[in-house]
Amino acid sequence: MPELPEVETVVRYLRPLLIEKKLHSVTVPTHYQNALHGISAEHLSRAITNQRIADVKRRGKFIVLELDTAFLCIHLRMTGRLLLGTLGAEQAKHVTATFNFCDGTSMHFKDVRKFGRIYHYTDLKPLDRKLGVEPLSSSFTAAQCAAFFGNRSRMIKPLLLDQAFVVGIGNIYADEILWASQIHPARKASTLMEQDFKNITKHTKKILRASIQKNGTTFQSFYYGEEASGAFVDFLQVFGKTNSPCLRCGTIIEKIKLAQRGTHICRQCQPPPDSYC
DNA sequence: CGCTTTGTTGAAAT
DNA sequence: TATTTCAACAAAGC
Repeated sequence: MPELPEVETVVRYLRPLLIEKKLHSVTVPTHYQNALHGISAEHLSRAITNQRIADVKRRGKFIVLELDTAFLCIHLRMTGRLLLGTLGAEQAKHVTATFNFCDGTSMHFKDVRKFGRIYHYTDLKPLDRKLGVEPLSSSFTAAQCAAFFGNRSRMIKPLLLDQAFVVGIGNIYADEILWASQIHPARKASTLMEQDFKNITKHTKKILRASIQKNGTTFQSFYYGEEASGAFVDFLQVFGKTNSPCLRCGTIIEKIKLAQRGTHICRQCQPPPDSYC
C-alpha cells in the first residue's frame, strides 16, 4: 500500500530513467477508461504527444511527471505499479494504461485492484487545493499541528490520514506514528497537549525518513521497478504485529477497528481516551 | 461469501 | 454554515 515513503521510492527510481524522455502516446484498453480522471484516452494521448519529461516529483502520494507544458499525475492507490520495458503475457495482466515514448520504449501502469488514477493538469493548483503540508518540509511543525488539531473534535488517527492537513500518511504510518508518540488513535485531537504535537511531528519525520532510506514498506504488494521490494517492513513496531508483544513494554498488541480502518495499538503505551476524562 | 484495502464523494448528522 | 461522520464505491484476492 503505497504511502509517502513508497511513492518517494518509486519517484527516485523513475526519475533518472524518465527524465528527458519524450512521450509519444498513451494507450488505454477500452474497459479501463476510468483509470483516467476526467479525460478521454484520445484527448490525453494528443495532449502529451511530443511532450518531454522535464522532471519526476512527488506531491503527497501523487507521482508528478512534469512535462514541457503540463503535468501528468499518477496516484497508485492500493496496488498501482509503474513498469518499464516490454512485459510478458503474465506481467501484462491488469495493465490499465501504457505510455509510449518516442524512443520506442514504454512504461506500463499495472493495477490489480484498478483503484489507481491518472490525472492531466495544466498546473498543480488542483492538487495543492486539496492537499495539505508536506510532513518532511520545514512548515510541518508542532505549532502548525496545534493550530490545526487544537480545536478539532475528530479522533487523531482519521485526522492524520486526512490529506487536507498533512499529506502522505496512510494506515501503516499512522499506526506507527501514534505508537511512537504513545497516543491512542481514538484520542480527540483537541485533548492533545503541546508535547503530543511535538512527538507527532518528530516521529512522523523520523519514521518517514527511515522508511525512505529502506525503500519503503513492502507489506503485501509494494514493489518498485521489476521486483524490488522495500525493507522497512522489518522495522515496523506495531502495524501487522497483532498478538505480538509490544516492543516497548511487552503488552500484547491488539488490532481494533477505528473509523472503518484496521488499527494496531498497545493498550499500555497508548492509554485509551476515557483515562483522560 | 464476507472481509480487507485507499481515497473520494455526497448525504446525513451534529 | 461549517464541521464531522457515515456509507457507498471503485475491484479483486484470500
